[in-house]
Amino acid sequence: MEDTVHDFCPNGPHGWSFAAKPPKNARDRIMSAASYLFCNHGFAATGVDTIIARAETAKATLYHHFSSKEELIAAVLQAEGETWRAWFFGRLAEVQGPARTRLLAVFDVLHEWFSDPGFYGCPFINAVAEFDTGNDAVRRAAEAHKEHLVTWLKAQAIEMKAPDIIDTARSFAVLIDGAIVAAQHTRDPSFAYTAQRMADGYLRSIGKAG
Amino acid sequence: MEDTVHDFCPNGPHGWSFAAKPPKNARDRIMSAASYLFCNHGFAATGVDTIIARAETAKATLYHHFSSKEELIAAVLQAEGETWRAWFFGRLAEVQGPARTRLLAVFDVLHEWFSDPGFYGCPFINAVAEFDTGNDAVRRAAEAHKEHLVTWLKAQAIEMKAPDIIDTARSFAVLIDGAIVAAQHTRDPSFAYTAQRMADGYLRSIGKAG
DNA sequence: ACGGGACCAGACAGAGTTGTCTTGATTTTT
DNA sequence: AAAAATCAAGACAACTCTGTCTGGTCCCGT
Repeated sequence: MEDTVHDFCPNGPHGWSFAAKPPKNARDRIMSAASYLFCNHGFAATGVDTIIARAETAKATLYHHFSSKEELIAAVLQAEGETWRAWFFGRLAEVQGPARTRLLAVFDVLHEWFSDPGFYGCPFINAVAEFDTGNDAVRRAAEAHKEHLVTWLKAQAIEMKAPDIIDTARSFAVLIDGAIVAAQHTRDPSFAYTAQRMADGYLRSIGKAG
Repeated sequence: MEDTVHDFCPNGPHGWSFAAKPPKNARDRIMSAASYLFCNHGFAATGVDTIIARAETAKATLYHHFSSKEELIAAVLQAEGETWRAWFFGRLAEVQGPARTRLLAVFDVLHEWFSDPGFYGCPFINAVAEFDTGNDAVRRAAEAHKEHLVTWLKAQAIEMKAPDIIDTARSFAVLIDGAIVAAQHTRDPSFAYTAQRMADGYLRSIGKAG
């Protein structure tokens, strides 16, 4: 329950990286505090009072920028998703080599993510787990996020002329989700490599051995 | 948000199956109602008033059986885990053949689970996602549950003389978690078979081809 | 210098939260 | 049949929650 700040992420920007240095304007401070608290303590469990205390601002300011807590949640999820994807796909864009190499590098990047001391799992997986039935906005946000990922996976599959594009994307999606959850629960980043070995085996099995 | 009762599960007992027929004693009614509400609407989002309304009992009765909401959550998770494992391992025990066949049958059983209209994901994954930091009791319950699963996986790996027992168990754990999350998010049970194909590929790759 | 926007501090209302307690009714056990 | 456990209904206290509102401060562009 320690509220020690590890708002700095050496590996890449996801969530708490908002506040590598405390942002000056109130809106960003609120976003940063809300991201941290929502992701670490849950959405329902985090009250606006806690958020404004951490953001060192006033309640009026929060409701000046966001019409409701629900809207703040939506904004946080959106920002979190954008930041994460920019970091994730940015890392992958640096990878030299064919699509196959890039697909396997996914799990190196995941390992980097899992190794961050502030790693709390995927915000979208956690949000859907918390709201599930009901809150459609959250579910749609999660779907949109996953859609980005699947699109990228399909593009790689197409580039490497995989025999079944959709099956390849779905298989990788399962491996990625599984690695995230396993790493979150056990706090053991090496599940990224467990998934990577299976991904390698899958790619070999579809006849694209390196 | 429909509170229509599908408290009956044709496939197997997990969670709401508590109340295939409304239990007579109040304690079981409370457990059944709490299981359903916690799993479908979240733990924090479900108040005790909602629980007693669904259980058709009184608040005093709830607090007579459980000293606090937290204790009720723990009891629900424990019962949910026991019921699910009894069903899951029971199904697997029916499978004829060697360990390899049983390991692959895992995903047939998962598919059965995912196909239930009331499927809401794994209660432990959802609970850890909601509480994460903080609540150690929940985290320990999830660890214990996963430990049961891993133990079973290791036993199969040993029986089939897999070269690396731990890697086999970890790989299957990733596939199972990934399939659960993917199926929960997309409401598409067939992710069980996506995972199954990867499991089959993994088993082939370690030289235990059928 | 002055007007306006962004901001802080905190009181406040109304609803909802957990948990206690009282008062009986019903069922089970002895 | 008597005693004991279980249960229902609901009032109640103490607290927290979201969201509104007032009052005042700072800063920035013109």
